[in-house]
Amino acid sequence: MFLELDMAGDKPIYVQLKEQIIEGIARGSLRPGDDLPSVRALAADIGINLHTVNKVYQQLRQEGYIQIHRSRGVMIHPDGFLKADKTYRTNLKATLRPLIAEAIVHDFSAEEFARLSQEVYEQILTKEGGEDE
Amino acid sequence: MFLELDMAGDKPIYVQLKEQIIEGIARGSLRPGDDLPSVRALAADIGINLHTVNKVYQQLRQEGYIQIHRSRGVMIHPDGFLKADKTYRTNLKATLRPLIAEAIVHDFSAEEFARLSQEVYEQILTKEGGEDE
Amino acid sequence: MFLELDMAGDKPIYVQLKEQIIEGIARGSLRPGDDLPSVRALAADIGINLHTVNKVYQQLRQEGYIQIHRSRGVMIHPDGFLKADKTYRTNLKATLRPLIAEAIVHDFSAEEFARLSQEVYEQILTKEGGEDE
Amino acid sequence: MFLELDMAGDKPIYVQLKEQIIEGIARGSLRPGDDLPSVRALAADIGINLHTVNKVYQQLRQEGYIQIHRSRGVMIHPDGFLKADKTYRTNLKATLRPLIAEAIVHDFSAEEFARLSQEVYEQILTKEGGEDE
DNA sequence: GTGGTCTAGACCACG
DNA sequence: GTGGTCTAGACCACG
Repeated sequence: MFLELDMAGDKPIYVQLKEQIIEGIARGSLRPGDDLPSVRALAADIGINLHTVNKVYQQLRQEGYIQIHRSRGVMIHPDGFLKADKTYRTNLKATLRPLIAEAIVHDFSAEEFARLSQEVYEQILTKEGGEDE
Repeated sequence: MFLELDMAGDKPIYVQLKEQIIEGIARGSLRPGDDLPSVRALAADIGINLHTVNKVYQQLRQEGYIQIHRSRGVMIHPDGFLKADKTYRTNLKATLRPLIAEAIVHDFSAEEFARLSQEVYEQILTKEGGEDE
Repeated sequence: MFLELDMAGDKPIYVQLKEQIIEGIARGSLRPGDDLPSVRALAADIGINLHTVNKVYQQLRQEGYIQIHRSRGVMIHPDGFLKADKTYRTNLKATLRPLIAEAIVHDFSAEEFARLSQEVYEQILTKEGGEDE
Repeated sequence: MFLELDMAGDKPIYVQLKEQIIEGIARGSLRPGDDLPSVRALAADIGINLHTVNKVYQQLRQEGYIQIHRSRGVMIHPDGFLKADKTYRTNLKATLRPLIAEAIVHDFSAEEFARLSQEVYEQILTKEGGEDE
């Protein structure tokens, strides 16, 4: 897989793992219907705790990203895009709010914020590495 | 003050407090040079511990939002806007990355993301209430 | 460990502890990748409060001396030497300035100052005891 | 006078004042036998508390930098250089020790440390401004 | 009166 | 078991 976990950073491992799977879906590396490794296999592969992988899979299932079948294993949800309903939009706005307040104090206009977001969109879709760019 | 903390939620109190002070600066309720309450006064006012407030003040100082005078109290940094340097932009992009990956999977275009950000900008600047709106 | 704290002196405990850990790294007693005791273990070991140790660890982490893994404990930063960038040099010069002004008034030449510094270098690297020696 | 105090910084005002007077002596702006303003006059001049100035003068007197005569006021000690005795050297070494330990971890050799000290010597003696240079 | 430091003790998230 | 967060309460340095 394409996973790279930073065991030292202050972001919890399960959060990193979850984010990277979602980013994999976003950029098309993982496509609707694709198989994911079993909990056990993935945990062994990247050398982390079973509980950690399990927690991630449960959350991804609950949020509609993946399906878990008892016998046939784990796969990316075959329906493709999730729905961007009111709940999603409300949560996103609440999450953005402190970031945008910070941006304002840094004299960052809405246009600049949009431009920077656009850059991130392109980084993800063109599979560019994150962090230090 | 204009503070409203959710003691039950899973967002730490000190993070909420910090975010609300930054938003206060962003929307102009707190202006460069304004006094902030002393650590003890604010703690008593909102019914939390002195150390929690102190932690917030120390972080805000370190990030350039406020100045702390040893025996004359605390004030919003008189220089106004902080600089949006490369470090700031890099961090912001890293923070946005998982949000935007999620957005993509929700079939949210860069334009829609920009429009929603714009709404948040306006909410903050026109002093509209946050979270559940 | 090699720690000896003066609880009575006017130098704060957390400063003493921080300095001694840095000196331990400097003279090679603590090497890149070495484990440090957990916050609680060290606090119990030297008979001080957990928060005091935690403050030291947080500062050391922020300055790049150590890494803190959420549930695997603390270790000396594996990358070895820190970079002596412009910020570091500027801070060091600002710190030295009052010491050197004093030295001048004591008729201490730059050469004598260098010689005395050299002695301290050797004391640290050859593990000689500090303070009153 | 040539004093510039940073009321916001975390260095206590009395320490800043004391350091600047000593630096004034070091670079020859204040010469043996020169008069200093009275406690009252200096406090009024720079807008700080009487106690603060008084504390500084008492410490400077005790360390041999100035003389205080009840009726004839305050003056730089007429004898010129202070003696760099064993006590002075021991204290200086103890003060330098944590700075040099830090320097070692930053891969700073004794020679580089001496060179940087030399720069500070020259800055003081040629009356260059401090802090940001 | 202000922030700085320190203690003692508690519950929680992570893995 | 580890660090993260929070509380309650104390004494001190500074001005």
